[in-house]
Amino acid sequence: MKKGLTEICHRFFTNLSNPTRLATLEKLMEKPMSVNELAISLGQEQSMVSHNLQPLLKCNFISIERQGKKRIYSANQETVGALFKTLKIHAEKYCPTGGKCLTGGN
Amino acid sequence: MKKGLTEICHRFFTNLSNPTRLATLEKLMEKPMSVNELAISLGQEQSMVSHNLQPLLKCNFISIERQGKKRIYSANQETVGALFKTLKIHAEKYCPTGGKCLTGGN
DNA sequence: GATTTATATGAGTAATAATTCATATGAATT
DNA sequence: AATTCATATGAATTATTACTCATATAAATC
Repeated sequence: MKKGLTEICHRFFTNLSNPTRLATLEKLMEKPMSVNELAISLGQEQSMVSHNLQPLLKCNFISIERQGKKRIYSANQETVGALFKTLKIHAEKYCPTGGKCLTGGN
Repeated sequence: MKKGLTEICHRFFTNLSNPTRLATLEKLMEKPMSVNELAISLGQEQSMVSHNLQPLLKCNFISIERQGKKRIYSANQETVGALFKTLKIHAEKYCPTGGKCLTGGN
């Protein structure tokens, strides 16, 4: 496959193509949280949340700060905010059903 | 899994998490093209390109216009442009290696 | 320094998505 | 209406990614 933008894009967007990671980003956009807080608030296993935090971290969609035993993750407001905003505008403008075209099997 | 933004996001970003589709969008950002033109310029099979065009079309990342036998696809400049711009800024700002952190296995 | 709490990691399995090949559809031309 | 050109579709295979469970690491507290 091609080099260039495409290749860079690929990991970038692949990172976002997962419900757990997206829900994680959504939560972290509200406020920074520890892994356990995330796990509880997402209703997911700790290990799964942790697994999914790693690629987000590697791509700098999120950052980490240690507080004692806990590790507090924060969203990169700039990037994640911009992406969510683009998505929102797109959904409103190009999805007559208000996003249903993006979710269902139609 | 959660409803809401997360669910809408999922198809949106999953659509972008594929090298062929990304390369397709990159090409179509330059200029509208037929399926065959795309296939040639991407060095991919016609059927593969066609398969990958469908989800992009469904999510309105691209649009289609018939010209005789040909079907000319165009990128949604607004959305795709915004996404690529966000990616570019992110890569420059948060990837010290200029995007390598997004591409390699490090 | 042993224990507890918080998080990360590895390896195996399950689920999902991508690709390929063969073929169908459908418009234009003869 | 038969043929050609352009594209789409279906089904099977392959590849990729997600998830789970068990366990490792690591900091703080006792």
